[in-house]
Amino acid sequence: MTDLPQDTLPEQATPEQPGNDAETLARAFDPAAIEPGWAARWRSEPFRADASSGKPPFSIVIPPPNVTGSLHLGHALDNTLIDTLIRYKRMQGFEALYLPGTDHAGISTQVVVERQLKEEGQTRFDLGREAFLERVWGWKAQSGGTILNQLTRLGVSADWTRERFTMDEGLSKAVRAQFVRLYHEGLAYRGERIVNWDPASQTTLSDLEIDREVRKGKMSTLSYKLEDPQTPASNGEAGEIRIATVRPETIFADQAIAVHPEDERFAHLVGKKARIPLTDRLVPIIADEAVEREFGVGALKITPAHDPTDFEVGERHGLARPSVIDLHGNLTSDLVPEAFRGMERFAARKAVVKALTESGDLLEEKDHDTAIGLSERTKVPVEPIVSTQWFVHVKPMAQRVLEGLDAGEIALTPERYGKVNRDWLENIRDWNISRQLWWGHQIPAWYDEAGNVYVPDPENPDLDCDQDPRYAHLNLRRDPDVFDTWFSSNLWPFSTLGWPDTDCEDYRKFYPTQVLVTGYDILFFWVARMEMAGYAMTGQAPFGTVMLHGLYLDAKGQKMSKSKGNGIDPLELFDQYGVDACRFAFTSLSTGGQDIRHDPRRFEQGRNFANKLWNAARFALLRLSEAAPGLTAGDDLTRYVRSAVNAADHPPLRSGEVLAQLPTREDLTLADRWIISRLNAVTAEASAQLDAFDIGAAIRTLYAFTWDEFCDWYIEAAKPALAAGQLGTLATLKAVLEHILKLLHPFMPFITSELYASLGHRRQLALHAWPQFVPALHDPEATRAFDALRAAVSAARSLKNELGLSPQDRLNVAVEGELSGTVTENARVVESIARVTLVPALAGRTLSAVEQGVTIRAPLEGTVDIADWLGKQKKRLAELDKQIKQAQGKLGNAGFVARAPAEVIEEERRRVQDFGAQKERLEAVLAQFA
RNA sequence: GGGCGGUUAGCUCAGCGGUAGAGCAUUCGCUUCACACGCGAGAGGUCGUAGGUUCAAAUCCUAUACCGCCCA
Repeated sequence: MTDLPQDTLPEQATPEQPGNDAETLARAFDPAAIEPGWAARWRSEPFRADASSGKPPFSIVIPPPNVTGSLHLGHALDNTLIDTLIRYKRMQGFEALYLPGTDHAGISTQVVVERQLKEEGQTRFDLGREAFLERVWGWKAQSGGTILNQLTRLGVSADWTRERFTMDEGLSKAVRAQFVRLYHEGLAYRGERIVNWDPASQTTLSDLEIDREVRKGKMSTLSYKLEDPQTPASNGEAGEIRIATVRPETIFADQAIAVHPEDERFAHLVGKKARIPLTDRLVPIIADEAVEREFGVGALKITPAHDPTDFEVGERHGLARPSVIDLHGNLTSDLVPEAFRGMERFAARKAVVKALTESGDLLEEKDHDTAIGLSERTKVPVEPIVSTQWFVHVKPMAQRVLEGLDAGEIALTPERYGKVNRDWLENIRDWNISRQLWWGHQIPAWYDEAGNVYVPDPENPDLDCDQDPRYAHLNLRRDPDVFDTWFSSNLWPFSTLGWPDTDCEDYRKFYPTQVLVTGYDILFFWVARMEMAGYAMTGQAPFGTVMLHGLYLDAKGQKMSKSKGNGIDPLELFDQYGVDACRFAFTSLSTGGQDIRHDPRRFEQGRNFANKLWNAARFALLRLSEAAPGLTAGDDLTRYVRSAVNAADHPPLRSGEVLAQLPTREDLTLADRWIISRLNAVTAEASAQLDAFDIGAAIRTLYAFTWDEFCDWYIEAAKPALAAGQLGTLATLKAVLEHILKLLHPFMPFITSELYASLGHRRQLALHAWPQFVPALHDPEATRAFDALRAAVSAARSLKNELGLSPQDRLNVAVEGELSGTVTENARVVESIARVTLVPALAGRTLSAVEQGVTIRAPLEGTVDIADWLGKQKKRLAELDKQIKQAQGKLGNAGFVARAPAEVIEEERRRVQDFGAQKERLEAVLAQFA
């Protein structure tokens, strides 16, 4: 309570939004009535982070979504979690920066625009590079704002003045700086390698852009005739060697047949030659350890240009690597018999198999599951081809990250992903960064007529080589390719903050960022690459903590995808339940990086919760406006309660007439003291959970407190006190509600902001301070006493139910037990909530409900089924007996008494006592009926 | 083949060493002056299986079954 708002308010505060003062607060919460106003405000008056402030920084960059995409549930989840952390930290007094932006998403954006062109009967080549790029920029201008507008609806407290796009001038400079540096350090190089080629989008892809899929295929056994027909048999007849392959159409590019060096079957064949079926070409038989002896028939054909493993074998044995498949996936080359030339690869496979069957060289064809690589974007089988491309030698960069991880410079949560992160970095392979696309950052490399490479100097990275006076005499041509998109998004945490200018304010204040929040599915794609770039470019980890959340799955637990058509549109959920309800669902479903299965019931829960909160506030406002008209708006009441709970702190009050007397602790009811103590504990609990990034646990804590304790018990208990005009209770009600609004604000910003404004605060809630835990407010005595009241009320209600009475019927009850004094002292509360009348004693037989500390007795009347009731009580007695025996058993165990902690032993003793007392009382009750 | 996650009430999930929990569904009763998007009272689980560690295991360890994901 010492942390109540310190900002001064104007004499006549005005609510932020129209129509929601105490008199007109709607009966049911209508999200659509308040969300647009706040969303628009948070967009037009963004949460600008001040790079020059003295506050400690707390910065998060969002995973930049595809600029031309639209919001899906993964984004909504991710940004809700980010915004929750950011709002929390901002309230805690950090200089919080939520940096939004988008990614140019090279291949997928280009594919979209090319598809549009196709509908017009054109290709990008018809337009030419420049016109095509104009077209893409046009598309970006048209649809690029969509996803950020959708994020605005989510209510994120982003700093829109710092919105970035990976192809902004500054970020493009960063990409260029990165490349030039890596090139001059020898880490970026151009080389001929086997790469993944997507025949559909006509570009190379990195290993990560390939989805593996097991498909049913055939494994063929082929007979290759040996040069010398007299050669003794190996794995077939004399004069042949049999090989197994799943790609018979590539035999024309064969450069060797490989066997395992220790496989005796083939020992006499190594060094001999065999003829490729359907051709006259001979290839050598070689021995290589890479051959698996048990696979197929023990011998393999080696086709270096069309298989990554074969490529490596070829390198070891100095084999040539002719290609027989062109960039469109068609068979080509003089090596291919004319009959097959120009055929599409899969059609060619059928044709070749047919020809091999006819020639008798196909000995067997059997079913075989083959793992094939599909282009992530186009879903077309990737063709491994040999090509000259730009690569980054990432091993040393990965090594630097591993050292950082060892030193604990980056914490992953959940921790288990640390190992996954490591394993990937340890086994990393060179990264192909060039893409044969037009949309993206064009590679700043030039070639002269002799094929020599020119890259700008590190001192002058922005000077194009063809503008460099030193090279004026050369006819330089720029590399037409662009970089892989991840070669720019790997810089995101610092390119967005001004890097390579390391002296600028933003970079100095907000880099490195504190936390990165993203789904675990892009741990390799993005997180690991940012780690590498962070260390390589800035010398430090780009973020201190990586918080990974699970994937948002459909109701059946399957990944959502466009092709499956099982996607759920978050905007529809926003419309249906309200954004706060959705944010409630996202956060409460998020635990420990676990995948989230869509469940509409969780959104209903959120909607109901928002309505509950709305109505609790409505109740408070009604009482405030009745009891203290004109005071609703001010902070006087909150000051009042602050002084009420902290006698040392008595600030002068302004509204002297209403609050003529300063309150003291004595002015608070038991319920007031109890809820303040509980609120205090919950504040500490939720804060600790947020600090541990356990956002799901935090919202669940706050939900339970708000509904089960504040609404179900405190508000009910406060009613009689309010009716009696107790200002201490009125003040407590307002103060506790305000604190709840603060605690819930990071999770549900719309409704909390609205209600806070309705309570008379002019400055928006997001800018107020987060509540503090105050040890002095811990009040275990109040907790124990109020628990007795709750037990009494529950017992009385239970009895009324047993007696078949309707809630509004009054019932005379008597109270007994150790805590009966507490109950009678607070008779007004119990009588009001349970709708009973407490009487000193009851004559005759009674029905009784026994709870911890109290027994409630009621006269035996009405339509109660005694036998049924007695049965239940006996069951209860048996249960108590069991509990007592269990506890006694523990206490009788020497091991337990010797080794268990003192508190645990004490707890068991207390249980024996409590249950024993209950048992005695229950037995006394039952004795009436003996 | 290697790694990871899951298996808890009918459903969806929390809990992860000291008395089994939530939301929804379900039974009974309520237009109780904030809320039927609600209130009250109930019913419902040998925490996948088998071993082990411990005074104490849903929780830790080992094995195993099934479901799912990632990597090769």
